[in-house]
Amino acid sequence: MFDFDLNGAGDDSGVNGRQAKQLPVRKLGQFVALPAASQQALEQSLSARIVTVGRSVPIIAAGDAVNHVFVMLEGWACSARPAMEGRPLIVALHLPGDICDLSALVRPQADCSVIALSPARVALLERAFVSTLVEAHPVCGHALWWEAMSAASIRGQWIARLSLGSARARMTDLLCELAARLRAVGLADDTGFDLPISQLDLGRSCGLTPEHTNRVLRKLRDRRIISWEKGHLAILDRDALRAESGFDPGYLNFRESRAAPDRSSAP
Amino acid sequence: MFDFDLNGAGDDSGVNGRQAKQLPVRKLGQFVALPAASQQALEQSLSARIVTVGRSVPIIAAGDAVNHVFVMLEGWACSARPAMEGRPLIVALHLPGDICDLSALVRPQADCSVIALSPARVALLERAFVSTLVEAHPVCGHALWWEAMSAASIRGQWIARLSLGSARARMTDLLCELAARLRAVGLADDTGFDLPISQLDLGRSCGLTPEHTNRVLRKLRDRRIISWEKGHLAILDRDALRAESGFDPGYLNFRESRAAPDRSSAP
DNA sequence: CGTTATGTTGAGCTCCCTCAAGGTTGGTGG
DNA sequence: CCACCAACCTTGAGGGAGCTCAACATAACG
Repeated sequence: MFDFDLNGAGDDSGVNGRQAKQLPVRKLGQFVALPAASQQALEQSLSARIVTVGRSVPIIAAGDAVNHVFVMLEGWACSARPAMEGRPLIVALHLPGDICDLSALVRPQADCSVIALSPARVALLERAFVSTLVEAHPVCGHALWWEAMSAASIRGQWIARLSLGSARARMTDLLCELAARLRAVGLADDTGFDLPISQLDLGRSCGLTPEHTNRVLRKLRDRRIISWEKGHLAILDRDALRAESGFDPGYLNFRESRAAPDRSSAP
Repeated sequence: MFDFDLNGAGDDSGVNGRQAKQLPVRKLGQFVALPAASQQALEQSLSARIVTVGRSVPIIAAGDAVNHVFVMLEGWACSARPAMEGRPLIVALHLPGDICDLSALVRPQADCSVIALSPARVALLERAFVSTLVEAHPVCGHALWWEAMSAASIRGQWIARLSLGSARARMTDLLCELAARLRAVGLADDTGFDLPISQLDLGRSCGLTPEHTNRVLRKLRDRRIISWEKGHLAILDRDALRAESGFDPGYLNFRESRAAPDRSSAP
């Protein structure tokens, strides 16, 4: 059925098998307070089926029949829409702890391809399984709404990012978003984070050509704002990075970034 | 509380007051089969509070506390994100029948402003009211998931639209999307639809400056692909319009653009 | 150790933005 | 009813950011 390796149920292989399964729990815990029992149920349900995929492997192809959602445990993936010309367009990045495509819960076929951008481990959650979980733990259903709305909010920011601004602003804004999202699951700190995808895919995520992506990044490195070696992005000047983009983490709606409500006014 | 006119409960004023309330019902019916009883309950709940707003009036400001969702009955609105420089960026267009921002169901404060782009009539649905409705009619809860996933899918297309393509492709793709969405609620046919917003806002919705928007639209008119007068957009050459953009309505997931209906269960 | 994908750098060009200046429309108040 | 104003629409000229094409360097990978 799958063109990638399928490990047995309850697989705890890979680096930190146990820990990886706590990432989604930790992330949903950013939205709603999850009782220990619900956390445990959630974590257990992630063990049912776990798959390992290599880089560039399509996890779902657009149009495929799907009856499960994917939860990222390790590695990065993207949602991509087929384009008229050239490679598919990236419309979302999925980081460890993210649920890939909640639409699979209601929609019989995928509207996006999901492709691994690095080697990845992914948990499969059957639709019926989710229903059972939510029935037993209604707070999980609430958490899933949060997850869905958070993803929608992120897509909103992607639209805003692409609508306006220079290539430099787009790139720095995206890097700030990634740092904030990874921080929420404990995979980033002020000094940086692991960035296991290619420059090419990072550029595609903010609508830039590979060549220009390179130029933009090189300038950021020359100015000692970031460095990027061996799959690790170091943030050398966090303030400068934010200043370039005007990044405001409010839209991510994590607890730590929901401090004071701002009262910005409309036109 | 509101800086716009608030009509009494059960208001049936405006043009076709009754018919307008059927638009959301008709739209949700595109996703799941709604029993007559659920349809009626839904339509009734839309009558609780109805407000009328003028063009450019902010319905919600980003950061506002919200405990209700808005349902468009007449007129158009947009979700906008504050930008560093210049006017806010449009991240979504809300057409009659749409639910403005489902995130209000879980999130205590709005992450986007919602602004009327034309005179509009909007129904307010209290969060508690929605809970009651969903409890009594679980299929409505399912329909809301569909609505949320449809909105997310549309945002995906917006990202793809902005990522690639010429200004002409962006504009024609957006026009195709609007036609398809309006058609789903019976407000468009092959000949065109009412387009009550300004050229400026239409351009902002696909990341173009007002001047260039004008040039793109003029070219489309010169080539007899569209005409746009008095708030009505006429589609003169539907095939050409689609060919420019490579539009594929699949992502909208309406029944008519889908192969087989499904009977999936909601979380 | 070849092969392929990715990273890097350069030159030229194009599409779209910027700035600028009318023209048109709709609404408001005298 | 008309003058006035504020949006919006329209059109032009010029410049620059980023795309395209092309070549090579480097790293990943069997």
